Amino acid sequence: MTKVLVEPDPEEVKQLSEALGRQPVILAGICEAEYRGRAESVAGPALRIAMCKPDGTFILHNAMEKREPTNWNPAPSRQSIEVRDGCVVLRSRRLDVPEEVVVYFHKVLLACSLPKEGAKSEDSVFSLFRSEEDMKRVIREDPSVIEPGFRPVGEEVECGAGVADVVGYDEEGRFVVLELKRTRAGVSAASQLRRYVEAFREERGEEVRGILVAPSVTDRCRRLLEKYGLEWKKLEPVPLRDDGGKKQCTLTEFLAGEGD
Amino acid sequence: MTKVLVEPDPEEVKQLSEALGRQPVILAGICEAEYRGRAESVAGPALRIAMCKPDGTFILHNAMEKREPTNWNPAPSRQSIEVRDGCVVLRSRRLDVPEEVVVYFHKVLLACSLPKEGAKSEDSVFSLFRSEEDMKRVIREDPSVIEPGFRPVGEEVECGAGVADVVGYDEEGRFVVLELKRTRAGVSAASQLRRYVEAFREERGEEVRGILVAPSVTDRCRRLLEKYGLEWKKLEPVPLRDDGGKKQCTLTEFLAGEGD
DNA sequence: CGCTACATGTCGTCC
DNA sequence: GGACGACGTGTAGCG
Repeated sequence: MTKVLVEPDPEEVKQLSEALGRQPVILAGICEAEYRGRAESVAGPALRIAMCKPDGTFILHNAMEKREPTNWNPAPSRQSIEVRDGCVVLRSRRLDVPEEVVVYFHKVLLACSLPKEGAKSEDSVFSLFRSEEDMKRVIREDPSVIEPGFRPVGEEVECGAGVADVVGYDEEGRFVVLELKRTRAGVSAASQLRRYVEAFREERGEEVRGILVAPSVTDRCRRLLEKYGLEWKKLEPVPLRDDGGKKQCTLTEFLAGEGD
Repeated sequence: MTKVLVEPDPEEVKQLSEALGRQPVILAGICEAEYRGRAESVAGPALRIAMCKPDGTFILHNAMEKREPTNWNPAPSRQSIEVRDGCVVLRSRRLDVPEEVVVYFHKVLLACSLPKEGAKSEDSVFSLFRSEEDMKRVIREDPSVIEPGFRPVGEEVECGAGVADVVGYDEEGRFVVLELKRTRAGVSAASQLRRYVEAFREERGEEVRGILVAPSVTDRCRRLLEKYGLEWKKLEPVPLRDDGGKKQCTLTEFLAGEGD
C-alpha cells in the first residue's frame, strides 16, 4: 500500500494520479512553480518537496530551508498530475476560491503514496497547553489572580467593536474589560483593549476599566496604556499542568534523558 | 544520492542520521509526538510525515489533513534519530530558544534523504505580486490614485505609536496618514490607523487626516472609521503586472490549457 | 536582539 | 458565509 518510485520516468509518476485525494502523496524533485490567486508568484528551479493530503491540502516546500512553504492550497482543493513535453506537471486548484498552483518538475527524484491506514485515528488526540484559553481558565477558576474582588461575568463578549476576552466587575462594582495575551504584548494590544473599553463605555454609559493581562508588555505598549487610562496585570500563561503530567507518560521516558 | 528506505527496520533508519542537517530528510509513518516550549502539546498515534531541512527546519505534518503542521521547529534547530525499545525516535530542538519536539515512530513506512544538489540554486528566484508593497509602489508612482493633489513624502514612518505605511500632504497642505490593506479591512485596521493619526497629531500639533486604503472594508470597520473621523479610499492591490507577463513565460504554456 | 507589522497567512468560533 | 481574533503563528525590516 506504500508505493514508492525512485527517480521515476515521468510516465510512471502518473500512476500516483489515482492516489490523489485518497492517500497522502509526496513528490520531490527539481521544479519551477507558479501561483495565481489572491496574489501571484513565480519560483525558479530548485529542489522542492510537494505534499498532497487526502483532505485536498497541497503544500510545496523548498527542500533546503524555511518553515513556510513556497506555495500551497489549503483544503478544499484538488490536485492532478499530467505529463507534458516529457515533464511531470502537478497542478493544484482550490475548489472554493480561484487559486491555483502549477508545479513543473524538471526531474522527479521521489514519488510516493502512503496508505490511508491511520486515517481513522486521524490526529486521534491533540492537546495544547499554555494557550490563551488556558489563561482564561485560570482566571475563571481563581478571579483573584487579576485582583481581589474581581468577579468575571462573561467571556468572548461582543461589543460593537469586536469581541472582548473577559468582562466582569471589580470590588467597587465597576465594569471591567480584560484583554489576554499569552506572550509579551505590543502596541496593538493596547489599541485593541482601548477599542473594547470605549465601545462598552458607550453601550453602557458608565465607567469602564480596561486591564491588559499579559506576561509582559513593551515600553510603547505601556506608554499607550497610560495615555488611554488602561491598566496592565502581569500574568504568565499557566505555569503548571493540571493533570500532574500524566498525559506524556509514554514519551516522558525519551524526554527524560535530555538533561537540559 | 537519493536514498530511500521503504518500511525499513528501525536500525536501518539510523543510516539517515548523517544526512540530518546536510540533506533534506523525510520520514513517514505512524507516530506520536510531544512538544514543549512556549506551549506544550501531545499528539496521539496517527500517520504523519516529518521533514528535516538542511537549514535546521523541522516540520511534522498530519498526513491526512491540514495545511499547518502538527509540530515544528523553525531554523536554527537540530534533529537526531535514535532507536529505543526497537522504535525510531526523531528529536528536534531549537538552538536559539528552549523548544523541543519528540516524535516516536511506532512504524516507519518511508525514510529517505534527498541530494543537496539544487542547494546552490536555492529558491533561485521567487517573486510575489499583489502584496502590500505593490500597493505602495502604485501610490508612489501615481499618488492621484488616492486623491487629486496627494503628495506622499514618506513610507514606513515611525510615529511613537507604530510605523505608518505612507504619509504625505493633501491638496490643501494637510498632513495625511495612509494605512494600506491588501485585503478587506476589519475593525483592527481602523484602530491601527487611528493610533497613528493620534500620534502624528500630538507630535506635529496640527490637523492630520487618516485614510484607510483597501479594496473593501467591513461594516463595523466603516462605522469605526466614521466615529474616529477617518476616511476610506477603495484601492485594489495592483490589478495588473507591469512586465507584460514576461516572467511566467515557461509555465504559461501549461497554464494556457486550463480554460477557466 | 527587540519591536513592529505583513501574510496567498491558516484556523476555529460565533453570529 | 462573513467577521473577528488567536497562533508555539513565521518572516522581513528597521533601529
